Amino acid sequence: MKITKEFFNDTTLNISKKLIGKIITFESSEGVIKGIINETEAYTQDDESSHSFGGKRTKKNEVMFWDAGYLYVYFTYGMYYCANIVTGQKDRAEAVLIRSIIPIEGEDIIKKNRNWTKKTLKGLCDGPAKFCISYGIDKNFNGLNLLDKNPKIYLEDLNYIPKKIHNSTRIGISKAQDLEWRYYALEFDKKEK
DNA sequence: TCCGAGATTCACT
DNA sequence: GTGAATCTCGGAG
Repeated sequence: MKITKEFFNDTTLNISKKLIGKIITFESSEGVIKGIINETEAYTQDDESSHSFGGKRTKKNEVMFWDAGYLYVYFTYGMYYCANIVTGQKDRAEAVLIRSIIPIEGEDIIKKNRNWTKKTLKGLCDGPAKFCISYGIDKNFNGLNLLDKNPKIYLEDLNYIPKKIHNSTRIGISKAQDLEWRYYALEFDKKEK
């Protein structure tokens, strides 16, 4: 079942936790890709390490000020893209960074996008930039609405329940490093309906 | 297996 | 001009 706008009617921190175990689906021209989200990070407007800290609105973080359910893609380190899901209510520039997924469908497409030749899937999608490459996400995806009627990319709930959600400090940032706003899960149960 | 350096484009100051 | 929510690869252990 598809995730609706009500899902985002919550705090950014809660949404970060709730996103663990949800499915992100992308209907590309090559075929459908599905993956379980197993790692996220929360970024709020009051967070020094967020692009939207202090409510400062720029061309780059514009999308973070939009309604919940939009995709915020930014470019970093000269080579990589990272994808966030905007969660803030109106005029709250908050988002959740997708750090890692577990592929469950379209592995061939992912491998092709990643130019992957190894037999094992280990290390295929365990990082925000790897996730973007896997799905073929680039800056053209910035500002897409996941809640559209017929989106190319959207969220689903396929009843994957994380056995345990861990939390820890965030990665790759230079400010507010003490905040434990990174959430991840190692194992999932599939709930039968 | 683990660690450290290099890569390289964009937006803001 | 500078620094960034990172990844990959090479070399050492």
